[in-house]
Amino acid sequence: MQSVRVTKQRQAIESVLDSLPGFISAQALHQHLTANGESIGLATVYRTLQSMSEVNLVDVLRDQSGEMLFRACKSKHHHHHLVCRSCGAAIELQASEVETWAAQLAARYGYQQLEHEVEIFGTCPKCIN
Amino acid sequence: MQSVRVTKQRQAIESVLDSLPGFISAQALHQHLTANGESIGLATVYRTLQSMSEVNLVDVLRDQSGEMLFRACKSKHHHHHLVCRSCGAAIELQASEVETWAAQLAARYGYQQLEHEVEIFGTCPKCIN
DNA sequence: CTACATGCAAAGAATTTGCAAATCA
DNA sequence: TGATTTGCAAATTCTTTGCATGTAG
Repeated sequence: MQSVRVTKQRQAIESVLDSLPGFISAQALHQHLTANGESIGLATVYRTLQSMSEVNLVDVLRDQSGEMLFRACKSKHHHHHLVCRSCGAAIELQASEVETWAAQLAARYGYQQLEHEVEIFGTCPKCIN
Repeated sequence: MQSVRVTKQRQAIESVLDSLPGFISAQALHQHLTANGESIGLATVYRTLQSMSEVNLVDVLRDQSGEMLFRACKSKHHHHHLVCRSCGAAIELQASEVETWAAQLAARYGYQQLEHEVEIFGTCPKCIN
């Protein structure tokens, strides 16, 4: 039988994710944890984030360098993000227009099993100053 | 003075890219070349693709594993793609609706220096069979 | 000629994995 | 106790770089 154990490490990870407004990389999350006195291995951070993403507890996306970014998932529905390149703050976007647009293209070109990725990166008001 | 030299390797790369309908990874492109008897180093493939992308001779995107994919760029304008997950075939999409949508969000949330990434992945008609 | 390109190997960086030791339930 | 989880280090991948050598112009 498979179950998820509530370990100190996992709690620490969830705690940090919940306190953050936006996306963070596994590496940065690990640094954040160790900097605050937590004893945790980088591999554990990766493994925990992966398991959390598998059950949709976190959103995952990749920045332009290909690095994975994670964020506590607020809504269970399909959505996209407006992400600050500087601080990682993210706004969830529900965009039925985009969904419709993608679906129409699917039909027009005969593509199936569609999946789309829409992320908008920019600099948020706070980071502009 | 800086100029781009027309070397055998570069020609080989351009030739392959031009013959392909879709995206290909640097690694796969290198394999393709060596398999066809070309003598070329992987580093050269990477360097050439990078220089080509800097002047927009190729489109670049990342697949879900974070690997970079390249494709001969047909149109000089900003656009997105409908990419086949299986064969890499890509259809260029001009989507003013999406551009508008992104711009409106920029304004609404005060984000600046926006950049968006919109890629649709699916299985093309040929690969469905 | 000579500035740029290439090849190779080494370096980097992010992520994953093997395995023994630690630990939640 | 017994199945998971952790830590560490080693292994994987993709990509970049250093440097001596090759070559297009």
